[in-house]
Amino acid sequence: MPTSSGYSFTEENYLKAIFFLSRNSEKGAATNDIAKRLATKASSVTDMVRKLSDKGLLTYEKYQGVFLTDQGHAIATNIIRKHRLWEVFLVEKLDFKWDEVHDIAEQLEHIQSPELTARLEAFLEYPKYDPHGDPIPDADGKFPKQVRTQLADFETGDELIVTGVKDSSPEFLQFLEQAHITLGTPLKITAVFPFDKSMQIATQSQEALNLSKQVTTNLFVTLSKTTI
Amino acid sequence: MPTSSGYSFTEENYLKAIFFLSRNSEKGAATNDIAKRLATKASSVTDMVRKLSDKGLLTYEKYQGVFLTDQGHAIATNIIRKHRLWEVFLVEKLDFKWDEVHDIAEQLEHIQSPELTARLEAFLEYPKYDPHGDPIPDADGKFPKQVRTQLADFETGDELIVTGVKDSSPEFLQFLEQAHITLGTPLKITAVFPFDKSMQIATQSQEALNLSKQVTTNLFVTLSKTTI
DNA sequence: AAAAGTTTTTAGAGTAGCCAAACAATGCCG
DNA sequence: CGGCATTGTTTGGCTACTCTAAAAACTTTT
Repeated sequence: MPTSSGYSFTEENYLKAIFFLSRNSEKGAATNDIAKRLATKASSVTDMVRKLSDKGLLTYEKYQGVFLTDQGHAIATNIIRKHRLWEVFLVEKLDFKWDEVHDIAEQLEHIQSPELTARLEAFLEYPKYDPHGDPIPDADGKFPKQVRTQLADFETGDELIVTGVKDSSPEFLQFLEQAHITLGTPLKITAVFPFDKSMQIATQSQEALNLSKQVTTNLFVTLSKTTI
Repeated sequence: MPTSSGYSFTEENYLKAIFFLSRNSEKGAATNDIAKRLATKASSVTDMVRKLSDKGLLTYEKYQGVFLTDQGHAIATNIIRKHRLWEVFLVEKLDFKWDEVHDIAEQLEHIQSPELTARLEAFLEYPKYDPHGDPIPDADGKFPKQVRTQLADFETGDELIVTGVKDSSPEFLQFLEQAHITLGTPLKITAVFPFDKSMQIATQSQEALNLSKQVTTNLFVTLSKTTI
C-alpha cells in the first residue's frame, strides 16, 4: 500500500480508467477495455474489479460491465482533479510544454493530502481548465460546464478560438506546437475542401494552414467575439 | 514497482534510511536500527538488504552492518535533494508551516523526473537549505558546506542567528513556533544557569525567554555580525 | 438452434514486501 | 575464557498484485 490513508496506487488507477471508460456509455466499462487502458490482462482486471466491488467502489455483474458507485466516482474525480491541477502547475509555474506534463502528473496525482490539493489550487488561482483545455473538477467532484464543439463542425468564414484538444497525445500536441496553435489561439476558417473535409485556416502567424479532418475533429473551439 | 524507471518506493526508503544511519558512523548501519527507522522488522531488513546488495547499491557482510556503494549513495542523496526541495516549495510557495511539510515531502520525494527536479529547483531560485536549515545537495549529490554549532555551545553576551534545527519533529517545531523562533531569528544570550544548563535569551519580540538544555542543543546558530 | 467467434472468468503460479519464530553469531562481563 | 544477553539471520508463511493458460459464458452468424 504505497498510499498512506486510503487506496493503493493501482486501485486508484483502476478507478480512473473506469471513470473515463464508463463516462460516455450506458453499458459500463468492459473488462477488456479496462485491461487495454491499464496495459494489463483481462484476468487481472476481473480480480481487481471484484476487490473494488467488495470495497463498495463499483458495481459489477459478471459479463455486464462495470459502473462506479458514488464513492468510487468521488475518488476518481478527486484523482482527475489532482492530475489536472498538477498539469497547470507544471505548465504555468515550471514552464513545461503541454506535451511533456502527462507522465509526471500521472505520478503526482497519487499524492495524498487534501490540504496540499487545496493550497495548490489556491496558488494556481483556481484554474477551471488544464493546459489541454480539460475541465478541472472542484473539491466536491463537480466539473465546470463546458460545451465542446469541434473545429470540424464550423464553416468557411467562422472566427474561432481554440479551447481544448480531444486527443492530448504528445504526438498531436507536438503537431499543434509546430503549427503555432495552442489554447486561446484565434483562427479563421478560410476554406473547407469537400474532397477530404480538410480545412484551410488563417492565424495571426500563418496566412494559410491546411488541417486534415483528423486534426479538425480533435480541436475544440468556440466562436470568437473579436476579429483576428 | 510503483516508480517507472529505477527503484521502488520501498527500496528508495531503505537507501535513505541507511544513508542517515551510516553517515556518522564507522560501523555502517545496523539491521535493527534500519528496522526501527522504517517501522518494520529486522527479518524484513535482512531480506531487503540482501536484495539491494545484489543490485550493487550497498555492501553487506553478515553481522557486520551495511554501507552504501557510490551508486547507492547517489540515489539516496537524490531522494534527500528532492525531499528538501519540495519542503521549500511547500513552505515558500504554498504557505505551509515548517512543522507540516515532512509527511507530504515523504511522498513527493519519490516522484521520478530529473527534469522536474531541475525545474523545481530553478523555480525556487536554487535554495541551499530547506525550511529546517538542512542543506540541499546539488544534482551531483554534493552538500553545501556548513558548520553547525549548537546554541548550547555559546555563552552569555553572544549574539547569534538561528540557522537550523537538529530535531525537526513537529513537537519541537511547534514549540519554537510558539516562542516565535524560526530560521533567521536573531537572539542574544542574556544568562546561562549552571544548575540545569538552561539559558535565558532575548529576541526582538521577547525580552527574557528561558530555554532548557534540551532546546539549546537542538538549535543550530551562527554568530551574528549585527546587534539586535 | 448449432457453430463459430469473442469476451470473461477460473485456476495455478510468480514477484515484492512483510512478519513471527527458530536459530546463529557477536561481544561484553565476570 | 566462558556464559549469556544482544543482535542478526534463516525459515516458512502471509497478502497484494500480476500473469499465462484454459475453461466457461455470452454473442453473432449461418
